Amino acid sequence: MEQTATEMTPAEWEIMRVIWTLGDIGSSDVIKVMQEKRDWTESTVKTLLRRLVNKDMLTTAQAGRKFIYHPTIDEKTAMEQTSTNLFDHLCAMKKGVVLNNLIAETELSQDDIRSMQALLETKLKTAPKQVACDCLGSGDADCCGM
Amino acid sequence: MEQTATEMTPAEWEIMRVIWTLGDIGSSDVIKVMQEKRDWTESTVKTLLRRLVNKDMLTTAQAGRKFIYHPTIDEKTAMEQTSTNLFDHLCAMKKGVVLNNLIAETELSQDDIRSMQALLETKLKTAPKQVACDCLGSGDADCCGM
DNA sequence: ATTCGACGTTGACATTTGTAAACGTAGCGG
DNA sequence: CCGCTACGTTTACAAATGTCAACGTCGAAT
Repeated sequence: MEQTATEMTPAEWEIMRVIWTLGDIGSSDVIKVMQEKRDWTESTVKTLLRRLVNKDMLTTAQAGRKFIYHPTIDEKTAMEQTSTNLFDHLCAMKKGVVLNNLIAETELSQDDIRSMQALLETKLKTAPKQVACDCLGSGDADCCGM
Repeated sequence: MEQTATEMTPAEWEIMRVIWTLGDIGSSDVIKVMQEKRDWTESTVKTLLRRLVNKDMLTTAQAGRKFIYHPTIDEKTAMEQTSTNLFDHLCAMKKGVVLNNLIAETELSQDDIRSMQALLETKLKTAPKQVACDCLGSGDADCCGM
């Protein structure tokens, strides 16, 4: 039973980010951070932690009388699952443009860029002239008014 | 008052995709398509259309006794808003890796790829060695266990 | 041992979302 | 002219989400 990050709500994501960043951590610390960051009450954070445990996104380890929360999925994987999931619901024909847009507005390191360049070099060799639209089940190629 | 695609729910997105693809269209056609595609009832589709109109994502034009629905935002813009919104909530340091992943699994046309290559070429000139993590407000650079 | 506080547990409640039935009405076909 | 039908409008309702307050309890400090 793989847990998928796609079932996390936005509020839950914020909690996860804190835990991913700070590493295994007790509820009180999460609460502290969240109160500064979003000024949620203690209760709110506790509820979200509980729901994340129910969704198997976090496991708890008893440490004396408290819990230490531990992510069951790492941040990169979660991010990839979520972004992939989003793209899966976009018009295939327009994904390229959207990706271009993302690349343009995202700050990237030199290494990131070089990876992409290498990857694109390879992909270009087998790339189609055009990607067909898949908006409707029917493979109606030029349905979209691009 | 700009409408933002980010407030559309998944179900509403599906309706929008149909309308974007088929162009201005009456409810009966949307219903027909959705019944094949997702086997929603007539009522369900009508509810979603109404909600989209309330959210100003669609406008209606009276055509005799029916309505013709017209998107107030185009698909590409909506897709860009949504993907950008997602990325805005990811760890800055890891966005590059996630983007690489997306590029790898997305089918791209030759033109898409060439655009990216040109863009990356330019970005590389001013790219930083490394992108700092922004998970917590504090600019704690190497918080993430990458 | 008594009390106070830090923790986890329960219960709550307003909204939003997914899904849909029922209702009202203006034309169309007969 | 009349009922049927295609459309839009209302109402419904369970589940998911965002937000909290109140409660019970184990330990630590006094």
